[in-house]
Amino acid sequence: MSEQRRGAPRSEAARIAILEATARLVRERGYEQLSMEGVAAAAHVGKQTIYRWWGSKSELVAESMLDGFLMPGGEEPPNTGDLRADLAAWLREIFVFVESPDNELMLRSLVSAATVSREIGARLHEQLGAGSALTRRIDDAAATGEIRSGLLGQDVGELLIGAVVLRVLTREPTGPDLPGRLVRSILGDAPS
Amino acid sequence: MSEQRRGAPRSEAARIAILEATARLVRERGYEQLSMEGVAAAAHVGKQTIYRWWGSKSELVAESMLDGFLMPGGEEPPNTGDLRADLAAWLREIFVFVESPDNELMLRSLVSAATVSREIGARLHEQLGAGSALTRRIDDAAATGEIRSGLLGQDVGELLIGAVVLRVLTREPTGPDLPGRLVRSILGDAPS
Amino acid sequence: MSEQRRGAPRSEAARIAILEATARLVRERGYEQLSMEGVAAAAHVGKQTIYRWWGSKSELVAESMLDGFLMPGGEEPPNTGDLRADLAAWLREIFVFVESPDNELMLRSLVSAATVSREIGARLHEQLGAGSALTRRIDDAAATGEIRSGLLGQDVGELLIGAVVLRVLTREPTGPDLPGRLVRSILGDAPS
Amino acid sequence: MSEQRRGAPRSEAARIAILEATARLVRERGYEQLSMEGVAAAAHVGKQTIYRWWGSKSELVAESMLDGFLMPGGEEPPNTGDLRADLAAWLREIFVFVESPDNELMLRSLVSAATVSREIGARLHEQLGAGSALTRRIDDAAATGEIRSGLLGQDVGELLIGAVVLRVLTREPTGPDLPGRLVRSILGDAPS
DNA sequence: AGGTAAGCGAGACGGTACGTCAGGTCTTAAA
DNA sequence: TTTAAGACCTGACGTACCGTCTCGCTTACCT
Repeated sequence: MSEQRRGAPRSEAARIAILEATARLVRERGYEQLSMEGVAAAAHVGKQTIYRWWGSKSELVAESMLDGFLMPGGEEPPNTGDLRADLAAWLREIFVFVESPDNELMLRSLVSAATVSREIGARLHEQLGAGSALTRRIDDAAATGEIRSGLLGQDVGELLIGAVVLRVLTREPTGPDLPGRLVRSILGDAPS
Repeated sequence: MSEQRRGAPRSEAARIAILEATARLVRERGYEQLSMEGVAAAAHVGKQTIYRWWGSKSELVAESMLDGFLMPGGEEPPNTGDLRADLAAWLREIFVFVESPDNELMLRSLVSAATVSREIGARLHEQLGAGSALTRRIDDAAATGEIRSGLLGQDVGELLIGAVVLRVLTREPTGPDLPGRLVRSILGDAPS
Repeated sequence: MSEQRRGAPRSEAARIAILEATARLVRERGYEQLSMEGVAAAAHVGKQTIYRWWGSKSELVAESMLDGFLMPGGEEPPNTGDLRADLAAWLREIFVFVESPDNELMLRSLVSAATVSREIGARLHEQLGAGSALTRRIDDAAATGEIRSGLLGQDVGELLIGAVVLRVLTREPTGPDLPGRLVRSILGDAPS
Repeated sequence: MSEQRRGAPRSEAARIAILEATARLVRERGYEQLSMEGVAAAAHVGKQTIYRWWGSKSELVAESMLDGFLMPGGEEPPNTGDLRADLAAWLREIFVFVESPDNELMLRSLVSAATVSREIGARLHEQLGAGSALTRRIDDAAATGEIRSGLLGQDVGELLIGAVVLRVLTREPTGPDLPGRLVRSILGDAPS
């Protein structure tokens, strides 16, 4: 027989209030400045209610991220048939997002959180897009011969996303032609 | 005319003790768990002596890193004449270093510190090798036609180092052929 | 016309389990360290079941005491015909009880509880014996001329019990002749 | 040589602010409702500054009491030459003080504190007057034959103070003739 | 027999306070 | 004037209980 649960069930309202407050505070103040007390106060919740369900700040941030409270879903690259152009456009969009002062703090917070929690690391990876769509798009192009064979979508994705993460960390401005250069650095020029 | 200083000069012994203690504690406990009180105690130094010369934890860690207390100098890639092999060997060495449990904590600490301090970000970048040797090595190869023209050493370096940083964050195991795959993903196979 | 009750009646088993757990925990840990959660857990009872019937810790302790779970009934003084000897013997017995390390904590707990709850104060008074037997015994002796007239049993009882309570608070050791001295301080020596 | 002290010395201002805040809060809210956080806030002091010098609430209250922040010094009984009248007057004054609603809470707090801390118990004893003046006054009277010999000032003092403490606990009103009755219960009527 | 109240064990909830750790500033005496 | 020591105020930590509030169940009276 199933373990009989007793007592009041978990409050969904509290759960959501906590995750939302977490997301808001990470965006506003950053991961390091996020305090459990601050979250509890902002969510009008007792501290114990947080600690009952999440063991640490990093777990909390991880779930807030997973549930989409913290980051918009990983954007898929467009598909116009021209992979080089599509990847460059996608990268450009990401760099714009990354370099916006509104998102700077949040992104560095996520990286910081990833250094603390293995789970966040994995999540960050997926969320940034290496997960599926990007990988598939590249593998398809390799299959149709649009790009040279032997390229794995996963490897290419990792190189590109790595470059993005590196920019988040070094805070160096990117310049408008970087996306194109990076893509061409890997895929070469389009065959004429 | 010279600015005449009076009183006791800055104690070099204290300065070094502080930087060494910082490096040791970052390695042992990680950036987040590093406390200024802990550094002061470990270095047998008053807290004020730290705050007099460094304004924050991140400044302290940055200087500790810069002075070579925290990280071994960025390894230069070997030069056997075969760029692809050299880069792969260099990457392999880095991945071994990165995946060693002894260095894991320290590396994540550095990334974490970089999210806090712009200065550390820049330094981390240089230290990882994008600085000079790697870039030059690739540019030379492009000039001699060993690899296709149009590749900038800086871009290639950024892609490779980005992949390394990403692995530090995601903590996924690399596998022995990853370095080769990454290098070939960018440079393609050697011309026959 | 009788107030007809519906629903399940109060559980006697729960009531007794709660009072016994309360008594045990007061003895073991003292009034201050007694927690409602502790009582609920020890009695295998929901917290609400306690709060349904008792409004506060002090009420709970008061009833536990009244029902004899907490204190042995107030001892009556013996009656050998010699009031002075009887009172001294009775006091001696009480001092032994009071100074026993087993009872120390519980007695101080009762005093502490009395400071919180008027009801416990009254109960403690009765329980210590001022209630009836002691008073009557002294009044009888005054009536028969064994002791000087004008003495009220109640006043004498209060003086003696006050001395006991004072010892509970000050924790000073009593010495074997204190009971006799206190009794003689009030009643004087027996007429020859 | 003497252990050389270094670092800033203890702040007298903080010490006094803490003891005064403690005294005020005990008077206003009672011992049970006194919180260390409340004291820290009222004294504009960090909690650690309290915990650095006092280990617990009871220690803090004890010192506040000892330093006279909490209770007025034990009143000495008057000396008109008539011991019975003097003691009765002194008791009457004490009962007035004890039964004043302004002091009720504070006195029960002291008793409560005494149940927690042996030190406070001893202090309460002295402070209530058993210490010296009362004892001496009675002993003198016994020496001059004003009262029957064989009476120890200490015993008589304990009986009287015990009666006072008992009243504090039971909260029963005293009535105007109680002081006289208690004194006569011990000392008998004055010889004509 | 079915409906309707309670009572029950369990436990989640919003809170308050705990006692500790660390942050960054200030104050000493010694060097 | 710098140093080691360390007291100070502040703020956050993670825990223990408070008293209230659901839950799903059981018990017993009342149609």
